[in-house]
Amino acid sequence: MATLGDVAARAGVSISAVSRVLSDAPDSRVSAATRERIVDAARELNYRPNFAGRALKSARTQVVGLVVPDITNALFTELMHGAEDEATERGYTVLLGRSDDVRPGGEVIARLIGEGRVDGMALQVGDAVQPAGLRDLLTAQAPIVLVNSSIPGHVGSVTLDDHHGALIATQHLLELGHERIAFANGLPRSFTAKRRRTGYKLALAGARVRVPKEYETRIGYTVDNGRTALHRLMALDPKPTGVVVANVNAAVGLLGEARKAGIRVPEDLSVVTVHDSWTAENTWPPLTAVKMQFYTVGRTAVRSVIRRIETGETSDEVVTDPPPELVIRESTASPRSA
Amino acid sequence: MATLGDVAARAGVSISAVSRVLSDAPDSRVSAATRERIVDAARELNYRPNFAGRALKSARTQVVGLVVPDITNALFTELMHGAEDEATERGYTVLLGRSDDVRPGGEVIARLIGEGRVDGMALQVGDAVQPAGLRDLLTAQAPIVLVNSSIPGHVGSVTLDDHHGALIATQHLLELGHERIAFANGLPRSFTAKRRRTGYKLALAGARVRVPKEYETRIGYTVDNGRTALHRLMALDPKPTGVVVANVNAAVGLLGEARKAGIRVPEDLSVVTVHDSWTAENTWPPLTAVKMQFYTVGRTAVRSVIRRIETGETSDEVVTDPPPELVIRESTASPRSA
DNA sequence: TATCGTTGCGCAAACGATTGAGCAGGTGGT
DNA sequence: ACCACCTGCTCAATCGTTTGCGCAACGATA
Repeated sequence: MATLGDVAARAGVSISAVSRVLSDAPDSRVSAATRERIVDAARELNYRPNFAGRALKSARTQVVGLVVPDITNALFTELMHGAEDEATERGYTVLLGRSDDVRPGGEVIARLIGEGRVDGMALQVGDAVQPAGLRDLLTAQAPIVLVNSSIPGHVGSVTLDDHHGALIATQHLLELGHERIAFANGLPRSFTAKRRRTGYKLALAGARVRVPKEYETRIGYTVDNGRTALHRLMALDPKPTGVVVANVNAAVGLLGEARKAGIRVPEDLSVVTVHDSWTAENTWPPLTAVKMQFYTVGRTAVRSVIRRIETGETSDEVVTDPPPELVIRESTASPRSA
Repeated sequence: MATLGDVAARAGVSISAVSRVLSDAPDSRVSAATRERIVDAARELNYRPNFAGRALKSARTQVVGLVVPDITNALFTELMHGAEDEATERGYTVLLGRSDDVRPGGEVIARLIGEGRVDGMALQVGDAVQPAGLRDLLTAQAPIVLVNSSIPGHVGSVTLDDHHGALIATQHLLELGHERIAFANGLPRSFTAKRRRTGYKLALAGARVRVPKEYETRIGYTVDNGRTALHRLMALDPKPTGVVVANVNAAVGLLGEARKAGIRVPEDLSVVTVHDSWTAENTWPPLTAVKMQFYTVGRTAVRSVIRRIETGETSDEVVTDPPPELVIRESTASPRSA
C-alpha cells in the first residue's frame, strides 16, 4: 500500500505538504499547481491513509462500537441499519460487538474502549446483566450511550417510546370492545418492560377497565417465553379475550402455541404485539403490531455518541418522532361475546 | 489510558522489558522477580495495549472483515455467529460490513483492505453484484475468501453443500409419493441457485421422474419472490403437488400467499425449503426444511481467511460435515391423489 | 588470569500520519 | 533602503508498540 511518503516522492514535495493537501487542512498554504500534482500522484498510486497511523497520531479512530445482547434478534437489524446510516453520513464506522459472550458484557466493552478500538459506543445491556460490573466503566467518563436500557446514575441514553407503544396497543383492543385484556410482559427487572407496563396500565385506567393482576405475566421476551405466557393466561378464569404482547418474538411463540392448543386467533383471542418486524407479517394470522422506531433509535444513538465524543455534551433522549404506529393485520378482532 | 511507558516507570524498568514480558515473547530473558514487578504494575494500572500502536508497528490488526449483502437476513446471523466464534478462539475480531451500500460493494472492500483496517476478509457477494469491479481487488492478492458465491478465477472460497441440500429436500417429497414436484429457485445468475438446481434435477432423475420445465421458477430469494413463485406455479396445468423452495425467506412468502389463495398446505401442496432458521418453525404450518450449516460455513470461512493471512495457503472448501439435515415439520405430506 | 558464553536488561530505530515551528523568497509600505 | 508581512513550502517531534542490537555483570572454562 502506498504511504504519504510514496505520494510525496512522486509529486516531488514533502510529506507534510501531501498530508495537508489530502486531509484538506484549512490553512494548507499550497499553490494550486502543487496541489494538483499531489492529488494526481495520490490518485495514480491509489493512496489511502493508513488507519493505524492516523489513529495513533490523532488518538481518534472514527469508529463507534455498537454492543447489543443478541445479534440474532430480528429487531436488532433495524437498529443496526439506523446506526450504520448515521455513522456513514458523519464519517464514522460501526464496529459490532456482542455482549452475550462468555463474559457478561463488561469485558467486551472494556476491551473496545481500553484498547482504543473505538472512540465511543452505543450499548444495549440485556436484562440479565448486572449493572455492577459496568458501573466503573461508565463513571470513567467513557463516551457511552445506553440504548433501550438503563443503569442507575448514568447519563446519556436513547430509548424507544415504550410507554406510548404499549398504550396504543392496549387502546386498540379497548376500541375493539375488549375488556379482559391481558399483558404478556418481559421480566420485572427489564427496563423496557417497566415502561411498557405503565403504558398498558394507563390505557386500562383511562378506559376505566379493571383486570385481575394475574392478567399480567412477566416471563420474558423470547419465543419460548411467549409459549409459556399463553398457557399461563389461558389457564385463568375468566380467560382473557385479548392479549397485548410486549415483544414480537414472544408474540410469535404465543401465536404458535395458541394454534397447538386449539385457540383460534382472533376469534377466541385477539393478539396485538409491541414491535413490528418482517416476522410479524408472515405469521398466521399476520400479527397486528405497533411499529416501534428502531431504525431511528439506531440513528439517534450514534448521533448522540458522536456528539458526546466531539463536544462532550450528554443527553437522555426518547424517540417520539416518528411516533409508534399501529399496523392492523388479522390477529385482532372484536370479542365474540360482545 | 496507561501506556507501556507508564507501566515501565512504575515497575522501574525499560519499555522494552515491559513489552517483552506482556506480549510474552519466547526469548524475553527477564528474571522472575522483574517479571512479577512488571505484571503487577500492568495490572495495577489496568494496562491494555493500544490497538493503533500495535497495528502500526506490526502491520497486523488481528481483525477479519465479514462482508455480506444483507445483514437483515435471518440466515446471516448464524453465519456471523460461526465467524465470531472462530475468530475469538484464534485471537481475532470480526468487523462487519455491508455490501448493499450505495456502492456496489467494491468500495467497502477496498477501504477495509486499503486503509489497513482488516488483515483479510470473508466476502459474500450478492447476486446483483458485477464481478468486474472486484476483479482487480482479488488479483491484488488480498487475503479474501469468498462465501457461498463465486467470481471466476478467484481461488479461496467456502460454500454450503447446496447440491446435497436440494437433493435431500427433493428426495423427501419423492419418498412421500410426490411426482409433480416444482422448484422455486433463485435467479439464474445466482451461484447458489445453480448448485441447488443440479441437486433438484439429480434427485428427480434418480427417481426417473420427469416434470415440465415450467415447474422451475427462477425468480429470487426474497419473501415477495416467493409470493410470485406461488402464483406462477399454481397457474400451471397440471398443478404441482409439492414444491421445493430454494430459500427460507421465499418459502415464508410462498406459504403466506398460498393461504391467501386458499391453497391448503400440506393437503393441496407440500412445501419443503432449503435452509432452516427460527422463522421456519414459527410459520403455519411449521415448515419442513433442510437445515444448512451456516454456522459451520462462518467458522470455516474465518479459519480459511486466517490461514491465508498467516501461511499464505489458499483452498476451496465445501462444508459437508455436518451434512445438510432434513427437519420434518408439518408443511409436507403425501399427495392426496396418491 | 584471560577468554568465552550466558543472563538480564536498556537503547534506539522503525511503522504512517499529523502539526507546530521555521525558513527562504517575494511584496508592500514608509 | 529597511522592516514587516505574506506565501509556499520543509523539518522534526510525536503518538504507542515492537524488536534487533548492544552492553554490562557474572560464572565457567582453559
